[in-house]
Amino acid sequence: MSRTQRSQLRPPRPGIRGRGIPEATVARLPLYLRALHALAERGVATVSSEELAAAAGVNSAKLRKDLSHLGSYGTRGVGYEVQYLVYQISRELGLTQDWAVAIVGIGNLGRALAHYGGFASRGFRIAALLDAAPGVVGQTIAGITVEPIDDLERVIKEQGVSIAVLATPAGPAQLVCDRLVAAGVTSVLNFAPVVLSVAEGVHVRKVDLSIELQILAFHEQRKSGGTVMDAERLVRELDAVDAVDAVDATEAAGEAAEAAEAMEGMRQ
Amino acid sequence: MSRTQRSQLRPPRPGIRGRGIPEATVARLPLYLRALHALAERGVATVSSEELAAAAGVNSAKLRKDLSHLGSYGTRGVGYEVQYLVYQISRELGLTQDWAVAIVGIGNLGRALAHYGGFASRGFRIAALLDAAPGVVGQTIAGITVEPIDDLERVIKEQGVSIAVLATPAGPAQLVCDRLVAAGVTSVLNFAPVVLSVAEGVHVRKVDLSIELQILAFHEQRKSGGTVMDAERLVRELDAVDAVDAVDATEAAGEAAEAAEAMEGMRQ
DNA sequence: CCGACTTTGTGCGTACGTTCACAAAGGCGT
DNA sequence: ACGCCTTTGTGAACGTACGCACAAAGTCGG
Repeated sequence: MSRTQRSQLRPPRPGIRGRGIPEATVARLPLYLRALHALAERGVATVSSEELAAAAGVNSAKLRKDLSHLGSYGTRGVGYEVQYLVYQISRELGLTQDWAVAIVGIGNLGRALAHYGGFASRGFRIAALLDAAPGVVGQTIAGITVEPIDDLERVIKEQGVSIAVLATPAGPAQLVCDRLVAAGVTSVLNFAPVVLSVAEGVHVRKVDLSIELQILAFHEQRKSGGTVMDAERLVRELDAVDAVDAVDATEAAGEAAEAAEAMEGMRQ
Repeated sequence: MSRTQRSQLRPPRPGIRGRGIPEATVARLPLYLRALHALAERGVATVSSEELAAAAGVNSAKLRKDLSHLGSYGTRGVGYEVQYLVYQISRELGLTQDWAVAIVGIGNLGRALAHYGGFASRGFRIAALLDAAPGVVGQTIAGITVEPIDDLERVIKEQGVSIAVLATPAGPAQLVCDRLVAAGVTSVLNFAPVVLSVAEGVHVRKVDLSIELQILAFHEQRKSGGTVMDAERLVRELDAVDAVDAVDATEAAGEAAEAAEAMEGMRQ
C-alpha cells in the first residue's frame, strides 16, 4: 500500500572504507585471547579454528572471519600457531603497552575491582584509587593508597591515566566523569547506573548489574510465561496478525488501557 | 565498491513473525525503565519519545520502534504517560513478580553484589548467599547469612531460586554452574572469566571486567595509533586496498611474521 | 614428487538492527 | 467545528553481522 516512491536517496557517505575491525569482532578478540592463553599454558603449540572456537564458545566460521580481519595468520591444513596468534591479538587490542588505570569510587565495588587480579595480568596497571569519603582516603587497598577526589586532576595527569573505572554512586557520576575527561581521560568504564554524556572521541562502556538481571528476568518470564494468558498478551498477539492496520492498533491500545485500569497497585 | 546489483531479491518468507521482541530491544528496555522512574520521581506525567530517548541516551526513532514492539501505548501529539509506560515495560520484563536470586561465591565481588541496593529495588530479592570457604560461611552480609556450598541444592530448591549470580573464581565456575542448573536454576549471570556450557533453555549472561577494559584499550590505541606506524600496520593497510588478492595476503603474512620474529619478549 | 587430506579464508545469501522520513492520529486554540 | 501543530507508529532503505559451503592453499604419507 506504499504509494510514495523514494528512489533518489543519496547516501552522503562515499565510504572511507577499509578503516577498521568490526566492533563485534573487537568484542570477541579478548575471548579468543583468553582461550589462547589457556592453551599456551597447557603447552599447546598450534590450534585449529574448530578447537579454538569451541574453547571460546563461538562457531568456527565466525572465528575464522574474525581473525581474517587481523590479517592472514594461520596455515591451511594446520591451524594457528598459538604464541603467534596471542601476540597478534594482543597487539591489535593494544595490550603490548601498559595502560594506567584509575578507579574512582572505592565502595564495595571499587574495592572488589582493586583486588581483582585480572587487571594487572594483561597490560593494565592500577595507577590510582580515588574517593571522596574522608574515612576511605588514606586507606591502602591492594598496595595502593586511596587519594582524595580533590587531587583527581593532579593524579590523572601525573600517572598518565587514559582509562578510568567509574564506580561511584549514580549521583556524582556525571560530575566525576566530566572532571576525568577534562583531566585527560579518554576511556571510561562506567559502573554507575546513569547514562553518561561525554565529548566526542571519549569512549564509554557501561556495566550494569541491574540491567543484566532484568534481561535475564525477561527470558525467565518467557520460559514460564506460557501459562499466564491475560488480556494484554492476547491483545499483543492480535497485533501480530499480518493484516493489522491502524484501526486494530487503536483498539488494541484501548483494550490494553482497560486492562491497566483494572490493575491497581502500580509498582512505583 | 559493489559491482553486483541484486535487485529482485524476494524474501521467501517473512518468517512466523510476531513471535517476540528483538533481543536488542529487550536489552534497552531496562534503560528506558530507569529513565522513566527518574521522571516519575520528579513528578513528570507524560513524556515525548524525544525527551525519553535523550534521557536514555538513544535516538528517538529507535525508542519509538522499541516501544512499538510492546504495543501501541502512547498518544500522538502528546507522548507517553510515564506511569503507564513504567507498568507496561515492567510487565514485559517480568518485574511485576519477585525473583529469588542466589549469589554464589562471596569474595570481594560477591560481597559488593550482596550490598548493592539495585537488586532489591525492582523485583529482585537476594534469597541466598553461598560460599565454600569455612571462614566465610556463617558470616552475615547485608542481613543474609552465608551458607555452605554443600547445601546448594537444598537452598536453591527451598528458596525457589531460578536466577543465580556466579561470582566464584574461574576454577570451580563450571562445576558450580552445573550444580545450579541441576538444582533448577535456569538463568545465570556469570562474573567468572570462563565460557560456561549449559543445557539448552538455560540463559547465561556474562559480565567480564577484563574484556571491557581490553575493548577500551583497543579504541584507546586507535586514538593515539596514528603516531605508531610499524611494518604490520602498514601491511594491514595495504590489505585494505580494494584490489587485494591472495598474493597480497600471503606476502602480508610473511612480512608480519618477520616483524614478530624481531620482537622477543612475548607477554605470556 | 604426487595425490589425498586437512583446514583456512571468503563469497554469498539471509537475518537483524538502525535510521530516515512521512502519513496518520490526536490535542488544542480559535 | 475546524484546521493547525505536535508527536507517534511504521514502511523502507541502509548497514552490519552471521553462518554455510567451498575453492584455495598448504601438509604429510608414501
